[in-house]
Amino acid sequence: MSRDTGSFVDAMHGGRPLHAEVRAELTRRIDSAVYPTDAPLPSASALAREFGVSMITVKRALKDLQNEGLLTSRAGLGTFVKRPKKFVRDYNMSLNSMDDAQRLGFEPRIDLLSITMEAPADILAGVPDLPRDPMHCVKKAIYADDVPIMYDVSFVSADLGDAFLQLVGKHLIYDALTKIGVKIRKTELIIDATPASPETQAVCGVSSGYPCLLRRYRYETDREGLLFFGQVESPFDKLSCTITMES
Amino acid sequence: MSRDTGSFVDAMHGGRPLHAEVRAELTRRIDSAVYPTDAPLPSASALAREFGVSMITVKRALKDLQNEGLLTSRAGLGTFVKRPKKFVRDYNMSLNSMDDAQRLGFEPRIDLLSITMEAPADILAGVPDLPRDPMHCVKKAIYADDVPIMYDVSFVSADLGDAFLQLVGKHLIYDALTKIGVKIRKTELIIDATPASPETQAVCGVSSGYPCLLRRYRYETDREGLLFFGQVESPFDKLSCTITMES
DNA sequence: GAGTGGTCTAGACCACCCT
DNA sequence: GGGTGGTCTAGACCACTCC
Repeated sequence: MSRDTGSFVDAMHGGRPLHAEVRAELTRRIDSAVYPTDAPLPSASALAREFGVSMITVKRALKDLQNEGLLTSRAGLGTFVKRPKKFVRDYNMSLNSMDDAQRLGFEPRIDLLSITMEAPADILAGVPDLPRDPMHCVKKAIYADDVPIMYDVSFVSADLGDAFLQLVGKHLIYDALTKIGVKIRKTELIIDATPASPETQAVCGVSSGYPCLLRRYRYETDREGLLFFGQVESPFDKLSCTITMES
Repeated sequence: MSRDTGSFVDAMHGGRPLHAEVRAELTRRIDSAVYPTDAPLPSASALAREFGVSMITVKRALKDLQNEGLLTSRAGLGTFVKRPKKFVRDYNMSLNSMDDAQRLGFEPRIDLLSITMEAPADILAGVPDLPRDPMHCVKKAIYADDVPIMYDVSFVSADLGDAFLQLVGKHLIYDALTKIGVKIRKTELIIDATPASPETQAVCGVSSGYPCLLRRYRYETDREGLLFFGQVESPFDKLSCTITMES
């Protein structure tokens, strides 16, 4: 035991909450690799004994560290130090001829979740001026090295047939368009943070409130009447994006 | 009481956790304005009585809803429905001659927190290839309509004197540069989500784990050797940013 | 079967806010 | 003083995983 029980109790009385003290000590141990990456932490009850606090306080600290992206827990298995592995979405290259694998720095695997007719206004909450009539809606999960990193919902304005929708469902949009010889003329992005939606929670295995990067997009193409819009959500520790502007 | 006690207990036994049921019902009431904006919710003990669950379960649901940005609580006062008010940072205009008030759609008020010498590598965690030698570091809080919306840390490469650092501390960087006749030649951005840092928690009054938008920036100027870099953090419900690309 | 994390409860103390 | 949310505790049951 690296700190005696008394220090934690004393700390509570004069300052930060107990669970914050426990969290700080656990953070220190993770940063200094006392608990190495992918290794299981001692159990909650063992930590409670060690720190001289109740198990609930330890669990509160562990839960906060999960939301900070340092830990992940599985019932019946244990609590583990997360391996930090982050991908970058580079928008500077999004309009040139490189394929997505190169652009993203990894080979994505895409799971088509559904192709349905939905009213955008019902799905993309909080976005003003959306169509209230049903459109083709493609939902997919994107993986990198078998780790889920994006949950994507996209709407297609024109009916190019089921084969094209399947293509959209199995590729990133830029690739799908390239395959049918369509170019993107204009890209509008709104970038935002958000707590994980229920769908992202399910796809990416994160809990309610987990910080995620949200990108709402709108692609205009060089084919009359064909445009895409939608949104894609990524856990904060899985993806970031870069943009460069020169003047 | 809009649902009888039994329905919650039954729901627990056959599916979602109890606190998720409570959260869903509270969300419904907030969305349908049963609990209007800025109005206090019934107390945790009253809700516990109403739903027939323990107070801890209600508190767990309330805490989750705080992290989702729907509620805010103050000890001794109550729990309130948050007024949604969000600002947009438009990067498309960042290089033209409009002043920041117009660009942002609001008149910012800026609190200078500190001007110090710091090693960037010590402050901007997780960024590779940062100088390990101390540089001028300006920390500030930015408010819109008296609501804190950004916590900014910036480093200045050259020593232009204390008056200039004060200028940086009291204005957004673009404005500070304009005032001394310097133009930005190149802007590099990394946009990311993150749980609130301790500093952002303090400045913006959000709790640990609150989803925030993180923008790391690097500005090159037309004055030799003068560049800025740093990062700015905003609670997810206070700011988003937009970018448009044409090709 | 033993250990794990996830959940739930009852009961308690504190600091804070209002009147 | 009385109410509020924030915190902490002891104790319990469950589903899950591993042996």
